[in-house]
Amino acid sequence: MSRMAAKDRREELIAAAQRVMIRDGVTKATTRAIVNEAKMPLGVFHYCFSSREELLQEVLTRFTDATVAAARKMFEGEGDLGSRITRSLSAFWGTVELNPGEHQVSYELTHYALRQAGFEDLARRQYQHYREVHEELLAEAAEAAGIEWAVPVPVLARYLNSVLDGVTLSWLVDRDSEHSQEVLRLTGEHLLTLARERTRQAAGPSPAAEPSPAS
Amino acid sequence: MSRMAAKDRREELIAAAQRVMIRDGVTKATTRAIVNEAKMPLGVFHYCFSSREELLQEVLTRFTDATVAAARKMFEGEGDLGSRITRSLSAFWGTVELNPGEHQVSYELTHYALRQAGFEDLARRQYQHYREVHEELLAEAAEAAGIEWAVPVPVLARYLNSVLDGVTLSWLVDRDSEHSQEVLRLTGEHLLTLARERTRQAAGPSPAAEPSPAS
DNA sequence: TGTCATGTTGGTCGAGCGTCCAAGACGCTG
DNA sequence: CAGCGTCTTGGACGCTCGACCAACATGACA
Repeated sequence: MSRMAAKDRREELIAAAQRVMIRDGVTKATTRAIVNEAKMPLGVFHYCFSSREELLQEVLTRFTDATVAAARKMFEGEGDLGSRITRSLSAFWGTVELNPGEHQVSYELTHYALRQAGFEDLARRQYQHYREVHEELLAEAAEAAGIEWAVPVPVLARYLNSVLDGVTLSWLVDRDSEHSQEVLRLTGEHLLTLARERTRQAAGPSPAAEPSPAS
Repeated sequence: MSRMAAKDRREELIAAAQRVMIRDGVTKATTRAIVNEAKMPLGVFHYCFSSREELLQEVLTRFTDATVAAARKMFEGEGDLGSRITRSLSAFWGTVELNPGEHQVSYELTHYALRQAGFEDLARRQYQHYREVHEELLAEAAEAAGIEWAVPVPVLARYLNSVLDGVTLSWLVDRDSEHSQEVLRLTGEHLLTLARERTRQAAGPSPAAEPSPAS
């Protein structure tokens, strides 16, 4: 095989591993399946990676980074709060229906990480990143619309993240697009009801702790 | 080892498999690990099960049945709509914090089933059962409170199921009980806002005894 | 008591796995 | 040209896995 820098081969192996995982699942992504996908001899693997776990670690962080970047892009654009929310949820759902395998692999990697000693932090960071992005986007949307949220942003971010996760998982199982999108619409409307006029105060450190927000 | 009917041994092996899965994960539940947990010689396994997959299939349906039964029990009891919802969500959350391993295994089994040829239907049935229970409970609660839901019950059931799934998954990763319960509280309040007076039409035997149940 | 279905046991087989390595091939530099 | 770091390769090791089987033990029933 033509000579290639180890660093480049790493990238190709990572990409090949992602393809195998999406097609056949994380557990089927063996060293042999990966090098076979990349059309390389087996020996290459441990010349580029010290272990299979190192490769998986790399794949997991790539997935997280890509998801985070995609999420940020989804929220770009103008409009009032309602249309922003609707557009973002639609954009998210578009990626799910277009790339179901990637989302499925994301779940599999999470559960893999939860069981693998030394990988728990990776799973934690993954979800922390997701929630941070949601927090940013919620804060940014509130800022642009001149409102504030009736619920602490960290809670709202976790809520949003949970709904998206849950709806995606359900859809991966039964592929009921219509009902899934209805749920997202319902969630979007719910978020809108949680926007209220901004109270007079600087955007400084908010004391939080609201006793009884709704009704 | 003392003589025992094959049927009884099956049950013990299933129970042992569940214990191994909860402790070490689905992938670690090998035939050897299972018989070891059950303190039986290896040969027993294929005398009681034709294959490892047959055992897993059995475990998955047991998990689903147990979860469905537990969910039904959570919704028993009296009270107005608000307290019923709050109590049910609290009860659900109790099971999550008390038996995190079982919920984790449930996810792992779902993803396993999604990848295993011939198991897709099992995963589909699993989620369909969950949603059916949620539908029943929502309908029953509406009936008892004399209200109707502003959103079609199948959509609401999927929404509820998704939130519970998502919150549980997030919690399994970062164990943030406080925020998770806040999300459930928020969801409960959301559900309450979706209850409205029943419109005059054949909704069954009792025609709206209580006009305005929740606050 | 002898028969036979039923249950028990330890060992074994072939496949697949992650990992490792010796031997060679390449291509830049002096 | 020789030297040397970098890359390539096929094969091999040790292990675990699901599955299988021949031989034996048990106990109900005739």
